[in-house]
Amino acid sequence: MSKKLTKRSEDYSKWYNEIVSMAELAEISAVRGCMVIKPYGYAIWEKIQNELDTRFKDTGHENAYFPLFVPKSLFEAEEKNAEGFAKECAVVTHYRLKNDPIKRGKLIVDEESKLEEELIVRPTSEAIIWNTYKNWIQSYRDLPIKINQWANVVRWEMRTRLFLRTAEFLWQEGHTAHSTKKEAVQETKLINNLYKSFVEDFMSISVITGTKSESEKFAGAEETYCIEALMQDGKALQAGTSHFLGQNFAKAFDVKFSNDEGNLDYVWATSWGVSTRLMGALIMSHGDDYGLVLPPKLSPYQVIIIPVFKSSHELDLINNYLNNLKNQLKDLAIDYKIDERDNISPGKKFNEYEVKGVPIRLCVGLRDIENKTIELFRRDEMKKSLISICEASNNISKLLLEIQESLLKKSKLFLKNNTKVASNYSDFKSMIKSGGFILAHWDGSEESEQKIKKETKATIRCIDDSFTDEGICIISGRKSKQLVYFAKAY
RNA sequence: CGGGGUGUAGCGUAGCCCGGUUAUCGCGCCGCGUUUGGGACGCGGAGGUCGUAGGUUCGAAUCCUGCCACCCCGACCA
Repeated sequence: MSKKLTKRSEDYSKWYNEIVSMAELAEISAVRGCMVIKPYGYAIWEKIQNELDTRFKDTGHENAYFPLFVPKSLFEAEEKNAEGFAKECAVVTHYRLKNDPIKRGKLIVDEESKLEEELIVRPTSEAIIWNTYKNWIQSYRDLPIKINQWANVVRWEMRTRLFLRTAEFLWQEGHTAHSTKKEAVQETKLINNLYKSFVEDFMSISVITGTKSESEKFAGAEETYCIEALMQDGKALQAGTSHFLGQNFAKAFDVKFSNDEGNLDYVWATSWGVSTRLMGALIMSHGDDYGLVLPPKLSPYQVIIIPVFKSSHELDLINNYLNNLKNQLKDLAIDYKIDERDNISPGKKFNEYEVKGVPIRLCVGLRDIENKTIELFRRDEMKKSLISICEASNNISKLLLEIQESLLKKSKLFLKNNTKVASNYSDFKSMIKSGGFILAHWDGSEESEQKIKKETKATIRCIDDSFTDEGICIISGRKSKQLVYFAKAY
């Protein structure tokens, strides 16, 4: 017997790991805290990349690439300006190996190759980029600079989880420079909205948006905007952040420009990013007891066709029967794949593509040729139907749109049903046990925030400024300006 | 980084406590045949530094020590 997937309700993290492995998204590598992204998982990531890339370019951004290594001194410049960056990172201290003179076949670090200044493998690229921007910017005419980088970064995380927190991960990081505060703030918000609409339209994941509290925001930022999604186990996942950096980095790296009045001023900055963590959000938002469920827009192929045949002659008949449909799908820009393997039973194939989350499965045999039909299976609802071959392409095209929307609708409903308002602390404590977002009044102090975190493990996920009603802080009893979102988070 | 657990073929595992011929079983893989509309079956076959480095011993997958990695809980998390 092959492996069966653990049910979500039985062991959520086991279920998650099994999907990653059985849907062939990724695997643990032997390298500490790192993962190998397999072709199927990477194909999904590429869809995410391509769509984001298009959206960045449509909003006036360009791609560029900066070094992997950052001299330690550049971090020191940053540290003077804003303390509190996590110090866990990979540090390069030597540049050469040599053969072990004692043990044959072994290599040791050549102590003579010690670097005068250590190089840090970038945990994020603000430092190296601002050090570069310094040389690019003299006048307001050089601004704005709106650059995005697709890259890998490394953070020496103490505890790793596939896709959600790996030592090395892939992401995009945008770094922009502006001549006015207003423009930079606008950019920060624009990107956060871009993330929201991307995640909702493309990934069918509903999110809440807002700003981070002082303790949760990026150490170098004046304001951090974010999108937060809710996973099926009731925990929140930060899916993307967009930071307004003020003039902090410009001051740290001495990036000044002359404005249109001829005065020198520091540049205003933003940075923003989403990562392979979105893959984790995808799995935990839509996955079910049968495996991954992919929204059609980011499925490597939208349709999997499984021919049922006893001989190569029968396969030829089936392929012939499918010719029209294949052309129609091509014309509609619907990606399909036909699984013609003859050493694997159809049942096994059904199962395989269910685990992989392919939105629509078609099954064709001689029976269908006779009746001019085709069997259509819809992954998100696990429902089969028999349709006429003539109407198949039309139906499929409509159904793909419907699945995309239906998944978002489901996600929105889940978010709504799992967002509650707590009017006092004892309600809050009992609500937080079952997970989800909790809206509660908070006095704005770090002290209250820390107390709630310590006692309930819930953190402020984001502050949505559209909530304007005043109230009483659930923990301190002091005045509160508005409700904020709390949740336990990944 | 603290507490707990694990590491045996591509995957999942038995054996370890109590050391002793050729390391167990299932899945997968290869070959042949029969199959194919929901995870096929028969027969034959290949595949192993027992995580790693030391130590104890006549003898180590098994006992001891260090290291590495993974999983769970906690702390941390730009």
